[in-house]
Amino acid sequence: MAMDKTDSALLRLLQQDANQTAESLGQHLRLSPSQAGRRRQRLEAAGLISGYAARVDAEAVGLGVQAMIQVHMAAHAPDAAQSFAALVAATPEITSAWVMTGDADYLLRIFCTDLAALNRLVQEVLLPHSSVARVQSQIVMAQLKPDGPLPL
Amino acid sequence: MAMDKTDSALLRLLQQDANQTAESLGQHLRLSPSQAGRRRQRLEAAGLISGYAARVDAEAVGLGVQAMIQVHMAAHAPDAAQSFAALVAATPEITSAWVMTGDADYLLRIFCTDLAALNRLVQEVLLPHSSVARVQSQIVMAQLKPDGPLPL
DNA sequence: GGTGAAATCTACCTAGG
DNA sequence: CCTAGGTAGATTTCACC
Repeated sequence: MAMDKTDSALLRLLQQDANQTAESLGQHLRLSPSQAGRRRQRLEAAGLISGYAARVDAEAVGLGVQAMIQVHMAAHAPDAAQSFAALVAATPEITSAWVMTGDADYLLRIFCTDLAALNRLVQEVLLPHSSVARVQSQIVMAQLKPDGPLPL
Repeated sequence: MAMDKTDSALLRLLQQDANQTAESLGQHLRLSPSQAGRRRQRLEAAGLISGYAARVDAEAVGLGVQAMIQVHMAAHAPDAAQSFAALVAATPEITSAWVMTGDADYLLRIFCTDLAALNRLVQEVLLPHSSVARVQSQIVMAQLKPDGPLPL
C-alpha cells in the first residue's frame, strides 16, 4: 500500500492518542480536517490500523506482577505445538506469546495480581502440560520504557 | 479505587474496541447509554484508562522483524543505568524495555524493517554503550498470541 | 478542500432505592 | 444520600459537492 510521510506521521499521532479530532490531527499534519479524516479512513480500510484500544494501567487495576516466561518444549511434534497453542489461548494471564529463535521455544508475557498467582500459573498450568520440558520465569522489576508506538 | 464487576467488563470491552458508542457498551453491560458513558468517564478520570491508542499492523507498515534482546550490564552503578536509560529512550526501534530479575538485566522489545537493521542496532547502538557487557538477541518467528487485553 | 445532515458525547435534570 | 435513566445543546464525523 502506498504510504507517504504524512501517513507515517498520522499513524504516529494515532498511536499516541486515538481520540484526537480530525481538526486536531489536521493541525499537526498541516492538513485540512477533511483531508486528515479521509487519510485516517484510508489507513483503517487498508488494514494498517487494525483497531483502537484503551490503554489500561495494569497497576491501577490490581495487576501488580508482570513477568516474561521462557518455555522450553520436550518435543517439537506438530500436535505438541498445537496443544500448547490451545493452552496459551485459553489462559488470560498470558497476554502475548511469541515463537522465538534460539535458546527457548516460546516467550510468554504474563500479568498477575501477585507472586503467588504467578507461581500457581507456572506450577499448575504450564509445567503440567505434557510437552513442556522447562520454564524460566523472569519477573519485571520495573518498566524502563512503557509499551510505545511503532517506529515509523 | 472502587471497581465492581461491571467496570471490569467495561475495561475488557474498551481494550478490545475503544470506538464503541456508549449505546453499544450499554447493551453489553445491560446499562443505559448514559450510565455506560458515565462509567467510562469515571475510569478515565481515575487513571485506570490512561489513554486510547490505534493498533497498527507492524507487518503492514513494513516492520517485518520483531525481536527480544536480553542485555547484560558490565557495571551496575547508578549512572551506568541512567545513561543506558537515556539510550533506550532515544532509540525508537526499542518500543518497550523492562528491568528484569534473574539472568539478564534488561529485556528490550524491538521492531525493525529487516534483519540487517536489527544487526546494525545491536552492533552500532547497543554494544558500543560503555556499560553493556553482552546482549542476546532472539528473533520472533511468529506471534502465537497477539498482544491482548489485560486479564480482568 | 469545503459544507451540511446524521450521529454521538456530555452536562444537567428527574426519579427511585 | 447515592446511583440509574432520560433529554437537549454542543461537537464531531462522513458522504457529497
